[in-house]
Amino acid sequence: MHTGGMTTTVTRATAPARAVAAAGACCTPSGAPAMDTAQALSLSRQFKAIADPNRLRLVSLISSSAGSEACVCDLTEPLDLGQPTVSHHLKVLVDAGILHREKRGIWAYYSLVPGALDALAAVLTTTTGER
Amino acid sequence: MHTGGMTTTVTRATAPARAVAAAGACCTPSGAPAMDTAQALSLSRQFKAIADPNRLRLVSLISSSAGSEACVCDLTEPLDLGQPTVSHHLKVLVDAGILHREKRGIWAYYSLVPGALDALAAVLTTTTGER
DNA sequence: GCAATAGATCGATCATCATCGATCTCGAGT
DNA sequence: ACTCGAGATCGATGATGATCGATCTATTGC
Repeated sequence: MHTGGMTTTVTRATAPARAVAAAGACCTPSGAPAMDTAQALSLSRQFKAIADPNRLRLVSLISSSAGSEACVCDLTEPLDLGQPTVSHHLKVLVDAGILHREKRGIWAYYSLVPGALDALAAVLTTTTGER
Repeated sequence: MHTGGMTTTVTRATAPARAVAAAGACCTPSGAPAMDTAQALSLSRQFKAIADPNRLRLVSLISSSAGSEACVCDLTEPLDLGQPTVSHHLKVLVDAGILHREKRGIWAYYSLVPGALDALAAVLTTTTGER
């Protein structure tokens, strides 16, 4: 709360330069519902998953691999990270629903979950375009 | 390096189930350049900016405001955060090039930078779609 | 000039995270 | 059964980040 709550006698309705209704604050009080807390938290989890340079490169490496899949041994060297670290990053991406893990024999193959990144991209474009 | 380096006598070329060339590792050695470190770091900075539930709500609140802009006093209450915290989050979004700050009189108005989120979204869809 | 207010900045604190070495598990070949 | 290698899991640690209270700055009105 800025002051002690809008005390009917709007003290700062004189300056705003823009047309402000008597009961309003400096601009718009609260129009559309926008985004609720739960939705924001869920989305932030997915964005956090890709908001890491090494994980971005992991996703890029996997998507540019033959068949859009790659095993851990191919991802450790180009990232210049230890095997446990790469394994950790991959787990984060799998937990976020961005990558899919499939173990074939000794090797673990990772691939992109088909619509995952597109869904995230849609959130951004929707936020921008829609009013 | 998985073993002691590919010692010409490929020790694990017997199992992979998939056709593996003699000189190759378990799957594909290194095909496309994918994404370099600098690019990944730059993108991760922008993704980090929106990878926070409160900042996601801030962007959503601003884009759903009249004229797609809002001042700090309108953003503090719906987020249930202190004024310094909201100011900090807004600064993070401005530094990431996602929001634009304009001070008019006493109030500071924040608005979306036109193509910022679309550019981020394009990265995701490009990564997914392209091979 | 002075008081009041919007908002930014400053430190401090607590939580989350990225990375690593060591260890554990599981499948394959001998 | 034994061995070996791929990769996951387990603490530990150092770094980054979110939040807040207190303070500072700048602008408006008196």
